[in-house]
Amino acid sequence: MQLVRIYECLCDRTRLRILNLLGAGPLCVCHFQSVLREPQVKISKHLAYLRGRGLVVAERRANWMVYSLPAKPGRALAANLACLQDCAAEDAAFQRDLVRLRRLAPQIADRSACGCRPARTRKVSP
Amino acid sequence: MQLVRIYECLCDRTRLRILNLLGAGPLCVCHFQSVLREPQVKISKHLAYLRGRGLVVAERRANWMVYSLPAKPGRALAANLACLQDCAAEDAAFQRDLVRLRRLAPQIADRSACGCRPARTRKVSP
DNA sequence: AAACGATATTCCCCTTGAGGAATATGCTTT
DNA sequence: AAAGCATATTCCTCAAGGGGAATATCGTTT
Repeated sequence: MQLVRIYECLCDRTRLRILNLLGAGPLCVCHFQSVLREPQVKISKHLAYLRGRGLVVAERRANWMVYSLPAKPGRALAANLACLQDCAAEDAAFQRDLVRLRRLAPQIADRSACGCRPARTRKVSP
Repeated sequence: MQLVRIYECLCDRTRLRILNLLGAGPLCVCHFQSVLREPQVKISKHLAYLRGRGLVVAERRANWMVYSLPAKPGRALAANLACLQDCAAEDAAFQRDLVRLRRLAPQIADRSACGCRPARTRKVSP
């Protein structure tokens, strides 16, 4: 019954917002901080929680940690993430987050860096 | 964000099993007790929890309380119940419950009574 | 190597909720 | 009205987890 484990991840507002944003692609912690407007500890702890249960994977990029949804999620997880996307589509709060994300990080498309400090991240080794 | 409220209902194993059974139709408390093999307090409290959040509705039938899924659930709830059905279909534990339910209560189809004590419930006023 | 920036972890307090024993409630039968 | 059955509620204890301040970690810059 790992289903329960999944639902436990989904029963917190902040985590739902995080997952909603990740539906648009990988993001680093500073993105979450500015889009969600929540303190760093809070974001970081919720990401650790999600990571510990496999709802999210993390990868280091120099100083930054880039989080994303798992590449090949299990069926139960995939189904629930899809369901969440559905529900989020009709919820103003979730949509506001997405709008703010697009404004703050239009460069997300190029996956090469987190984009928080473009001038510096260019130095990351290829 | 009533979505969180829904997920809070889904992050307990017993409640998931209850909702799974209700997917097959209305049931009374004694059904849950014998199918899930859990003590009465536990069942009753989880039903109260679900009821308090609108995941379930209840109706008195003489001595018995008959629980069922809401007739017209909101979109978010409907989506998640459907998702749960999907996930439960591949889970042995959920399926075992359904098998046990069919064995213990083949009379569920006639909605007239809970069926636990057919001889007595016949006296319920029309 | 020292300073710095981004993120993680620890410690503390507080609320929620799960489990169970005992008890209460509501209907029904006699 | 008294007894009986199905179900709900109360009281208690305990563990999980959220929020925040302070601090630690890890990679980078100078």
